Amino acid sequence: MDDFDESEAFEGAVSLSNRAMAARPTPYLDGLNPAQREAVETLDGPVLMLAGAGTGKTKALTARIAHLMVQGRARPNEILAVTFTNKAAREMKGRVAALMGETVEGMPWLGTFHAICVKLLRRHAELVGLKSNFTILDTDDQQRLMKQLIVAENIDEKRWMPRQLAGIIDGWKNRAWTPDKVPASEASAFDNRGTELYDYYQQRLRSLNAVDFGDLLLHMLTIFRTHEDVLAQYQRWFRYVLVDEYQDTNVAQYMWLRLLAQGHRNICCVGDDDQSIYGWRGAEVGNILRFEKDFPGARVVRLEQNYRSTPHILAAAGGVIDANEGRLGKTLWTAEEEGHKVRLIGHWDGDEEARWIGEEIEAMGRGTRGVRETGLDEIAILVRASHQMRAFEDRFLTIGLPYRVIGGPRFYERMEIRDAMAYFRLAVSPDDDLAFERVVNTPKRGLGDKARQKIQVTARENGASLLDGARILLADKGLGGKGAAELRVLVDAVARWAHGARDQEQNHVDLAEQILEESGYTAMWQADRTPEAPGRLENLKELVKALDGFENLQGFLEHVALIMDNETETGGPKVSIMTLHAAKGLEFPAVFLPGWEDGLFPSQRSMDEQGLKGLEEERRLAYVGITRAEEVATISFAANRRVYGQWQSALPSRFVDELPEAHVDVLTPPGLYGGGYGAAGMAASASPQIMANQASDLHDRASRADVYNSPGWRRMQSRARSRPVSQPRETKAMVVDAEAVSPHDAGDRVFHTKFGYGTVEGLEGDKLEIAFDKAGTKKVVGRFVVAADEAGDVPF
DNA sequence: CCTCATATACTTTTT
DNA sequence: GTATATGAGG
Repeated sequence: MDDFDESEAFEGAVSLSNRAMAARPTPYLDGLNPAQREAVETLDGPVLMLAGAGTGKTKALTARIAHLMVQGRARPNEILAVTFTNKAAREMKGRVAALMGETVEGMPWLGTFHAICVKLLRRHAELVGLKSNFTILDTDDQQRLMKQLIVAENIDEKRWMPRQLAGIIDGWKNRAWTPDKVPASEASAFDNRGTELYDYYQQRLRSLNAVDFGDLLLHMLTIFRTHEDVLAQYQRWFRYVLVDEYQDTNVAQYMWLRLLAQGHRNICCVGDDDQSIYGWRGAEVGNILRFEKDFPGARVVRLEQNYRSTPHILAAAGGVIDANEGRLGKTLWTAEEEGHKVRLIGHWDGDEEARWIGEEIEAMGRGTRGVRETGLDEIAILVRASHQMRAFEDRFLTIGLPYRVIGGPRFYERMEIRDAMAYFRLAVSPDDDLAFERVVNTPKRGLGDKARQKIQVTARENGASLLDGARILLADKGLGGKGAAELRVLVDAVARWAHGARDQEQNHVDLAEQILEESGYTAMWQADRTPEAPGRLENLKELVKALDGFENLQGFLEHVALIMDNETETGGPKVSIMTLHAAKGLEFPAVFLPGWEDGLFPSQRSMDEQGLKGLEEERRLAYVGITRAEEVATISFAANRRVYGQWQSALPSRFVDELPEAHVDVLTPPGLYGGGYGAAGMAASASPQIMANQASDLHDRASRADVYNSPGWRRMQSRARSRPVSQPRETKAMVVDAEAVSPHDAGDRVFHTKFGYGTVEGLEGDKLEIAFDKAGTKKVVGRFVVAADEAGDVPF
């Protein structure tokens, strides 16, 4: 517990004047531009660093930290530096260490809001009725708790209620509302019982000695507000406060910061209002817009020189974001002069879009795109919603293009990992009722609802934990049959494990293995014949391996509660596929931005629910997307897309119209989109060779395709608007049919995108009966199939 | 108590 | 189109 070492430092704080203040070299200032330098050297008073995308904000932030230390303004442990993600915190730590050399010990107060709050709350837990060893619930635990509450309160209704309630309560916590502070205007929430349930939920958490993520901040806020002495202590201790990604702070975080910085006002917030994309989870752009009012006399420094992207990319991004109102205003510029324009292309449908991008990536890899040879690691596809990834995964799998999906379910969120962790939790703290509940019947022990209810009742009657409740129930012979015997085994096993966990001699990795073995959990997955079972066993092995790096199980659990990331990078270079949200903070030489269609992006839901506010956030998302690109950005849209299994046609995104014409290359030949479907069909069915030749001659095509923003373009849009939904699909089929794809006969070896390789068994009109090697015998429309030996390069 | 069929509903995501 | 939850039936 390094935080308790720190507490000594609190008492023994050395006065700064005693320390040598001799001038020390400041090499970290050398590489800074004037704006960065100003942001670094303005140490006193509030500073707002408005750092546009790619303007070297982390550089400035880390240099500032180094400067504070070198100038003797603060020791490493007197600087509070908050980030949102562990990744950002890690990077900053690494960079500060690099700047300062190895002589400086780590910065204990550089971390995420949550990690820092955990440290603080462990010290002061009793002030909010918790014990300092409280557990931190994640979303899953949280929702199961909600569900219990809802059942207990007899609110049935729809089944997403737990999630909804969790969402509402989270929202309140983000706004720093404790149950008694929830305003009357919110009373209607959850059938007028929202506040009441919130209160129950908090009581329940307290009785479990647990907190959720929102509580970490909220409890600290409560402590600061009710215990002036505690607040004063930290106000004195944290001489300088730095905040990264300030535009993402919610109200609770903002208040927390303001309380801590109130005294000396040495607070430096870094952010970019144009990159605020987390409004939906409570972030308040208002925090950054209001900064100068909140901290009068604040110095505002704008970092506008961009070191990442070409001028065209910056101009295109700028053109889009310009349409937003209420910005603080920044104009990115670069010293670079060369570069590609942002490329824009329309496609027939989502599949064609994926196919085109796949080919484009392959061509880039060969350097045949008028672009330098681009490796797969340098390419990213950024989508608005994760379901869009699927089309790319499907396509890349069939053409054998290596890719990696970033984001998605994280390692520690997987079911098997969470189950295993629950067992570990039980070993470390046998009273952890949530953990007990999770694993009591996993693997199946014949302990169903009834048995679990009995355990619950017994536990409650005796004021004991569930585990003890189970013990009592067994002793009273209140349970019979198979379940009783199994429960006996489990209860005894937990006792054994708990003993092992307390035993200093016992190796915790061995213990973990023993737990998984004796609980029957490993056996459960070994017996499982579903395709994901081997992967899950693999993950369990990974988990046990990860334990190696920790002192004991307790330490590991503590770590995992807050650090939910998953950095298992293996294999060669891969194209990255991720959401726009996940891409924030990253950069790639080549970026593809597919799916720029109204309704998808900007998302219809966002606009419906949030109105103009929602649209502006979507626009910022577009801005974030474009500014991820260093050299080439390619925006695309499709006229037709399958949404929830239903074909839908869509218009190009309004953001497409906002791209400044002068910085855009329109790759779509005249008439491809909306004008004549034939062109699309032809392109789709043309041989790969022809496609590649056509496309590789970008300039030629672009100059011919000067339709962007022309009357024709607009006309195409309005025509697209009136087009019946079903029409395009038929047209495509007709065109492709007319192309007369090579016919297959019985006995032919063929390839199908979805079913793989197979042999034709018979013909039936335009359908083929095919015995697939893997997928069994199926009837398939002939044009969805190609001869097996062509399968490598036919675009399907 | 478990398995299967049916219904229903779907952004974005860190801690 | 898919995941998930609920209900009926084994």
